[in-house]
Formats: sequence, structure tokens, C-alpha cells
Amino acid sequence: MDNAKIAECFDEMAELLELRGENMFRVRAYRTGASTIRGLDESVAAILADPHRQLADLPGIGETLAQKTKVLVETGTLPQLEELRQSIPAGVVAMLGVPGLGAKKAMRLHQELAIGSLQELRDACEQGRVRGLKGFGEKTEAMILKGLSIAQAAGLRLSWYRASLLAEKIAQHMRGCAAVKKLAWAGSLRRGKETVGDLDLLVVASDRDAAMDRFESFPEVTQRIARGEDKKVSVRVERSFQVDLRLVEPDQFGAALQYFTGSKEHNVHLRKLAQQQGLKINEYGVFRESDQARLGGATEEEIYHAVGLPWIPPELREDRHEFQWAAADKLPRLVAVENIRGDLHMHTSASDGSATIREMADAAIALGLQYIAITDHSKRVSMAHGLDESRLREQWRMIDQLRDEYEGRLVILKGIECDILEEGGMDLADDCLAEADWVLASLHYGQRQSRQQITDRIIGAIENPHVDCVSHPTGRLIDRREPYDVDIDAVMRAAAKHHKLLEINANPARLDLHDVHAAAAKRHGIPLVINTDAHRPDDLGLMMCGINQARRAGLSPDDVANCWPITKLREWIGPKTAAH
DNA sequence: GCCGTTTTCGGCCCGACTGTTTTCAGTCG
Repeated sequence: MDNAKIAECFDEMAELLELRGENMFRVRAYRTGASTIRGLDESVAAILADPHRQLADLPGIGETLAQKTKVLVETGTLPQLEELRQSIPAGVVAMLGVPGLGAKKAMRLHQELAIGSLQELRDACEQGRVRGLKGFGEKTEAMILKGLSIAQAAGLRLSWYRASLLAEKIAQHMRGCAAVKKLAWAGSLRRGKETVGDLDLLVVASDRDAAMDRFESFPEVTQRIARGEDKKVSVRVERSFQVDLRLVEPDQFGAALQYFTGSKEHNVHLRKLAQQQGLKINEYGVFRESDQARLGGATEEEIYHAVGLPWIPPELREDRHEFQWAAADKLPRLVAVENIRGDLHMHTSASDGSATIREMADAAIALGLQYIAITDHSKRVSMAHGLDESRLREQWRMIDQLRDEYEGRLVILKGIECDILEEGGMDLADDCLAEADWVLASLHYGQRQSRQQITDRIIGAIENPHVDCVSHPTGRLIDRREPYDVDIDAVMRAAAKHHKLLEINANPARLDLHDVHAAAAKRHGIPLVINTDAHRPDDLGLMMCGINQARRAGLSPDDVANCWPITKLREWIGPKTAAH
């Protein structure tokens, strides 16, 4: 059982315990434990296997959770979780997905009206039975009815990329209001999370009412969830996506930005630090407990400096390593899109892309890149019209011809995204791969093989002297396909040993490696490559999504091989080709 | 359930908004 699954079990435990009315701090302890395990950059199985280390040394993991983790790893199940699942119908858990319904209300509906499913909940509301309960009224009933359709669309998170496009549209709309003096996005969008569940907009306005009215008049708004007197408006756009507006004073802007950027875990940690120093941090500023004197809040720097820390980049704010790094003044200088010099994974119309080499090259130059690799699919990917040895060599002859034309403007590397075959081994002959400047190895078929088979295939590719990099190493498609079962620790050890690179694929649906794995790669000393996997010229602009992943992993430009000058990149991959 | 320069018990981040319970609980972020 991997870290993500273990974290899911603990989150589910927390949910079920909360429904059962257990002590909220106990519930929180399970959530904290889940979050710790989800954020680990190595598998808990590896820690368990190491006699010198203890799971209980991890923050938020005590003896109880360590023991339960051990049981989960060894048996794949947890007796207490099974019991809880028996005692509370899945339909009641599903009720938590209805906005406005929490554990207390859901459980009372279950106990007092014998409601055990979303359908029964809908029926009860339509029959007016819910409003009869103490503490429930007509409005609550209407809220539940409305919320039920949202619950069905729940889990609807936008990719960071789509969320960023929506955010820009809203920002444009808001800038059209003269009362809006300043605005910034906070929340998971600012932290560069791979998916975004809602948007948080901070605004400084000369006229709060005007700014709130403007916000509600955004054409895509479908519902107003709440509107406070002068601080907050919440709306939905499309079917269920929530956007919050917060009005703040200029001298509170930094405090609010810090507060609403989160993550929740990061903020809890920060405020605990403040508490230990006799300070209080909230969205309005930093205050001294003794006399309530306000010590700052106009900028985020003031907040962090108040507790003796340097400013922490939003992408690192997950309460993983950032406080430790900040305290030791060892925060990494995070990679930025401006640092990117090359893109080493893109397709052309020779396989399943839509543009010519020249069109891709021109688009790359327009983005300021210094080098690219053309990496079409190999023949195994017949659906994508993958290239065999002879078509590939033909493409390389074309690149040779283009090189003169692009001399001094762009280096075009002769590459290939070569499939790792189901039975192991590479899809193209070694003598052909030996002629390439850049070889990506990808696994597209046989993704349902056993963990051992998949791991062996990928390590086999890493051991092939012509392979430079494994692209999208876990195969996941966010919200659509689970990663294939692979021993990623073993892949990392092999990549480190054989001097190979691993890819962060910037495609918003892939983002593979994800942040935690990319951080592990860095720990192994493996350089990462951030590639767009572009299938058309516009896709080259997706680099930002991969940059987000890299920043969240704490990577610096030095850790990212396509930030290097091409000479350094060639030196790195050189020894391999020199051997032949 | 976790944790400890307030250390083995007694705390655990903080505030806004809504609906309904006229003083607050529940939910949310």
C-alpha cells in the first residue's frame, strides 16, 4: 500500500470518526497524519524497513498512527476502518459533499429521519420533512436541495491551468471597476497546486460595495452563496466552482494574502510559532498578545519576519520542510519559467502532433528558448503513427538541413520518444538510438502489468546506454487514470546510478512526476527535465504548469537540466554517447 | 490522537457568515 492510499485511509477514518461525534482533536490528528504521509518524499514502507528509523518520529505521527500505518502496509487494510465503514452508511458520508452539510447535521438527518442516501435526502427535503427538525428550517432545506446537485458534480476541481485562465478573466472584469485599487489571487492557485478546488481573490477597494457588486456581475456567475456586510462575497461559476472575494485594507494586505494563500497546515504551523513567541497572527496582521499592539501586516514579509523567518515562497507552504529550511536560512532559490532554456519533449505531424518541425522551432524561438528536442513517438505507438528507424532517420536528415537555417537562433536536437516495450526492451534498434542526440523512454502500453514487470521494464530502459531520460515516469493522468504500479524508489536508485534524467511533464493532465516525487529525485541527485510534451505550437506555453510542480518540489535552476546551457546538458549526456 | 523551553496532562489556529436556538452552533476556509 503506497503513501497516497494510506493517507486516504486516515482521511476516511477522520471523516467517519467525525460523523460519529468523536473528539475533534482526535479527528484532526488523523487528518494531520494523513497530510504528513501524503507529503513524504519516500515511501513509508522504506521507513518501516529501515531498522534505524521510526515512523513515530514523523511530525503528527505518534505510536497509534505508526502502528496503524504498519498494519496498512502489511495487510492492506485496517480493522478499525472496516468497523467504522460498517457502522455508518456510505450515503451519510456522501452527504458531507453537500455544501452546508457537515458531520453534525448529516448525522442528525441519519439518526432522526433515517436518511441513508442522497436520494432519500432529496425525497425528505421535497416532502418538507427536514424543516421539522430542531435547528433546521426552510432555508436549510432549500440549501440542501440546491446543494445536492452540487454534491453530484463534486470533486470538480479545475486543472491549475484552467483555473488560471478563469482567474485572469475575473481579474480583467474586476479591473474594469474604478473602485478596485489592487487585487491578488491567493489560495491553491497561488501555491501552484496541480488542481484547484476554488479561487480566492483579494481586493483593495475605495468603495467596498461597488467592488462587491462588480464581482457579482461577472457574467459567468450562476449563484451567490454568501454576501457579508463589507468583507466577503462567495459565488459559484458554471455548475459548482466557487470563487471568493475578500475586501481588505491596504495595511492588512500582506496579512490577508498570507492567510488566504494557506495552506491550512502551513498557517496552523505559522500561528503556533507566533503563539510560542507571544504573538497572534490573523488575516488582519501580527499582534503582540500582551498589549494587542499591531506589529505589521502590510506585506507578507512583515508576517514572516515577525516570527523571525524569511519570506517563504507560496509553492512551498505545505508544512513539509519549509519551516525547517526557513529557520536555517536554507530556502531554495526556486526555478522560474524565465530560467528555462530548452524544451526536450515535443511532437510534430510526423506522429501525433499537428505542426511541422519548423513551426515548433519558430514557436520555441518566440518563447525565448535556446534549444529544443523533436521527440515524436516510436513505431509501437501505431495509433499516433509512430516512427520506425527509417522514418526517424529521414526526420533527422530534415533536422540536419534546418540546422543551418536556425544557426545562432535555436539548437534543434534529434530526439525520439521511444517506447519501452511490453516484454521489456526498447522499440527501436540500438544502432538507431545511438545516432540520436536525445532519447526519451516512455511506457505507453502494458500499463496494467504487475509492479515488478513495470519496474523492470523502466529500469531496463534506464540501463540502456542510449536512453537519456524517462518521460512521465508514473503514467498518471490527473483525475482520469491512476499511476501504474511502479516501485518509484527503485527507479530513482537506478536513474541515479546510471546518470539518467527524469521528466516533469508539464501537460496539465499529467504533471508527472508530481511534486513529492520530484523532491525525492532531487534528494537522489537526479536532475529533472521539465518538458511540455507539446503536440502543437501553443502547447509550448504550458511550461508554467511544470514549473509549478518543480517549485512545489523545492527545485532550483541547477536541479533542472533544461535550465542549463546546452553545453552543460551535452556534457551531462555526453559520457553515455561517448561510450559508443 | 499528538505533543512537550508551560513536558506525561491539558491543551490543541482563527475568524466570517448563515440560519435560527434571542445568544450561538454549525460550517467553511
